[in-house]
Amino acid sequence: MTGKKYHHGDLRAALLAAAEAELAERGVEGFSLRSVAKRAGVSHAAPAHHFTDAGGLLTALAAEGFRRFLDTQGAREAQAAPDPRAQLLAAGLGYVDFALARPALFRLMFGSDRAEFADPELSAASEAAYFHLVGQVRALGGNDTDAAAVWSVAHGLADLMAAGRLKPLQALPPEARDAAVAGILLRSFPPKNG
Amino acid sequence: MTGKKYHHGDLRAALLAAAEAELAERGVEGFSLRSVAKRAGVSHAAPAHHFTDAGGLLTALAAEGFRRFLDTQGAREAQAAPDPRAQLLAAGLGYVDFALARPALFRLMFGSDRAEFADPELSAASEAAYFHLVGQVRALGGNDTDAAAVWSVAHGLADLMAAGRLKPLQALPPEARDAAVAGILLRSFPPKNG
DNA sequence: TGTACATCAGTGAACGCGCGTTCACTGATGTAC
DNA sequence: TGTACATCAGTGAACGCGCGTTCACTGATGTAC
Repeated sequence: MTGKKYHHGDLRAALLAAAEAELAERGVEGFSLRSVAKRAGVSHAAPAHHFTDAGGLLTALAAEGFRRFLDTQGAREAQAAPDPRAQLLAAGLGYVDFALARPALFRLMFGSDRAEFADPELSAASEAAYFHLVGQVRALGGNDTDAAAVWSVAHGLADLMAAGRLKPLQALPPEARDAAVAGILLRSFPPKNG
Repeated sequence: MTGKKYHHGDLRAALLAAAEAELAERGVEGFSLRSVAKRAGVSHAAPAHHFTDAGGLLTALAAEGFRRFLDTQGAREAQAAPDPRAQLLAAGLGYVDFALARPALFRLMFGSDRAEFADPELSAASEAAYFHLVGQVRALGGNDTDAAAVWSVAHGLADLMAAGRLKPLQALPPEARDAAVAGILLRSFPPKNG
């Protein structure tokens, strides 16, 4: 921070960060462009130079969310054994990590109509996440139903935990929680071949 | 309908119905008390006699939602074999039925902060749904982890399908869809005893 | 190196809108006698 | 059965608020010469 300058430097990125913070504090429902601008320390008319409206900002934020979503899975994958089974399991744990770390963003990505999924950037980011999962399931010899099964458990766990509805699971210490989540995920994996 | 009367008769129920329709049309995010009143054909100040505010109306609607949620599961259970395994499977199918039939209400119940879960009526209705599931899992010899596993798949399937993200599954004709959903649900069931 | 000018990011006042809330009211219903 | 009155559901005008949007502006940056 170099103090107050008339030109911000990277207002677009600052607005995205402010939008995420607003989302976390007030939820998708209370989100407004004016309060995002205020949080970013900028006049309420400034965002118009970077986003056409609140929907555009939320769409960009959701797209960034999907990219970070993949990053979070990647972080788990990097620590796991290289075989396809361990990699898919790691991705599932990363799926849950992300939802717990950024529940409001997760909800924007999966449970809101305010982001415009027809937007090319967002649909590309969202599809990349989907294809990553499908690719991993295929590597395990699974088909589309297997992919739907794995996605559903991971998503259900993530969504319920992000909403605080699986308290007993969340109350566990991190390693025990990971173990329980892993056990639940594994049930839906495609049957072992060989 | 007996035409326009000054006193409505059952405005409370009419407001709940209007609120559900508004929810379906405009989403949780665009929901307002004034438009609910308008839809119910009543002045915008009338709801105050029945609900303290929009949150109160949404809370009552969510509670009613949880009761209908159990009814939907019950409808499936009534058509299934009486053994615990078939009953739990039926409940899972009903879970998905409900989310597909009333996606906006489902989202209010599971993905929104606008309903007040501290409300005794809502928390009772929500816990009844939870205990129903846990009871079924116990009847199958399952423990808390088994319940979390079953709940997660059912919820993940329901949430993703309600959001239109499992299009291939939804594109199937009803019986094939049920079979696919059942196959996915069964993976997370507690292991057969005996 | 210095000046002139085009470009563009950000400002702040103004607007109209839908919202929730309040309030004095009015019409209908039920009950006491 | 009939009248008086209390109760309460619903009305509609008024209010203040935060919102998104518009617009003439101003300050900073970069580029041409």
